[in-house]
Amino acid sequence: MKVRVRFAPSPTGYLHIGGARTALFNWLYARHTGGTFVLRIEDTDAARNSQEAVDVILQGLRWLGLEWDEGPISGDATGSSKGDRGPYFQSQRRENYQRRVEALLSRGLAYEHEGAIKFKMQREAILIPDLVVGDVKRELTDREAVDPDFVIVRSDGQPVFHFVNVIDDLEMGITHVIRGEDHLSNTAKHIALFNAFGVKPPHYAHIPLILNQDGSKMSKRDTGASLAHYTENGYAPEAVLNYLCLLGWSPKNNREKMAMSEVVELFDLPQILRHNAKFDLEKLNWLNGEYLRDITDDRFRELGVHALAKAGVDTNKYPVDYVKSALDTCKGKVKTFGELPTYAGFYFRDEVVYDAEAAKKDFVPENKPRVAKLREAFANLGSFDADSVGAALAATAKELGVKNGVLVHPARLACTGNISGPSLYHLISIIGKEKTLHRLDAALQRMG
RNA sequence: GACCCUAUCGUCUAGCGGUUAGGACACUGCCCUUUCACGGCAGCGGCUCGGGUUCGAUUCCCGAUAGGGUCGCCA
Repeated sequence: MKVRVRFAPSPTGYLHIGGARTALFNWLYARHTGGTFVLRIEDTDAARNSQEAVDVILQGLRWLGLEWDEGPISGDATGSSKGDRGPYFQSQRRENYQRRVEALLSRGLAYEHEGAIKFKMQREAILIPDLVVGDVKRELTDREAVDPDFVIVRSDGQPVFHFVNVIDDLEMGITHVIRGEDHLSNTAKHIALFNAFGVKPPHYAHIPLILNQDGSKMSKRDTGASLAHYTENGYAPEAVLNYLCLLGWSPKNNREKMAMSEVVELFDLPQILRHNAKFDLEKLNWLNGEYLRDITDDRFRELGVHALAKAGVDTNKYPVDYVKSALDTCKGKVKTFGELPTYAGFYFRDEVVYDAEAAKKDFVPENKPRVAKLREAFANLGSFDADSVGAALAATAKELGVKNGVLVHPARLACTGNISGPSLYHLISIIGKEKTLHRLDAALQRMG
């Protein structure tokens, strides 16, 4: 039987990072088994539904590269879709639910109660076979012991999640339900529903949750909980995806950075971890840096310009070649594009903003004659390429009887305002002689 | 309150009865170097506790504790 999995988010206006990982695991399993990855939108809660909210999910998945084989093409619930088991929006599947409710009603498996319709739940414990957790025997809670039946259709006629979710999985032929562990306890209800329809329940695989660094649940207000945080702060999708793979799953051979094709090959349900994982932004940043080092120069420039623009740094005022060269000196240096405005801002500003502490240390009278000498050397330079600049600095240092670093530090501070940054020789060569001399002069003035 | 899941360095993890408990991020030191980053080397740091089972438990069982989840006319 061909594997059919699904990611069934509800359009809440953002894509939770945990949801993104659930989608990823489903996608991986589909690709690993040659199965089908279905995207279904659970928009039963009309109150907080909008096409924009659906688009957020669609865009997020596309950004990650998690293409679905069946599902909506746009956020329009009435729009077209791909796949022959649609509609893929629950809001368009009302008749199905209605028919199923009636079937239950007519067979006495459900009954009306205060305007709502309740499902007659069995009173015994239910065994939940789970591919990740193992067999789980779900006993009734004290409340359920009093009344195990649950509402499947509200008094306003709206069917509830537990019901529509099962009906859709059933009708869409879903073979494996891979979802967050927060659904584990309720799976008993789902299994009972499948049984009521005389259908064998799908295989279940409940994956652990992603928690905050302090162990609390990641909620919308936590920074980093939304995928948008990564799309907007210049992360590379492949890095985010790679990091997500490593939360709750392991290739078991000490690999960290791996291509998706490799993960697809290795990924399987039984080896998914059973305990929750805390989200470690530092490690994601590291991985992102690894990917940023490998992406093409063009892509780096593209993302870099975007990140700078977002920070209010308009690169359009500068020649294309200048921007290109400037960004090239940053590649392999920054871990995330969020660092770029600070790292490379000096390229795109007239005034240099000095790091106060460094200025105190480097802009001292003792350095004045040295920097003055360096300025002179630069001024006399015919060719202003990086090699010439470096040679001039080295020659000056030698003449002065000091190590290169003695000149490098104040020069860097003068030209960039920072104590670290791109290769000094290259950056000086890029901003050009005029600006360099100007900045050295400004620094000289501050040395007393 | 009841039910369910979980428990290896700070974090992500390898381990599946006998290991000097391995790797990665972070952190510290050194080397390389025009700064930083990268890279290289070294270091710091862990099996929640208590009972069993066993010749022997991080590993198996039970309990406790802790964390997470669920018990809705939310999804």
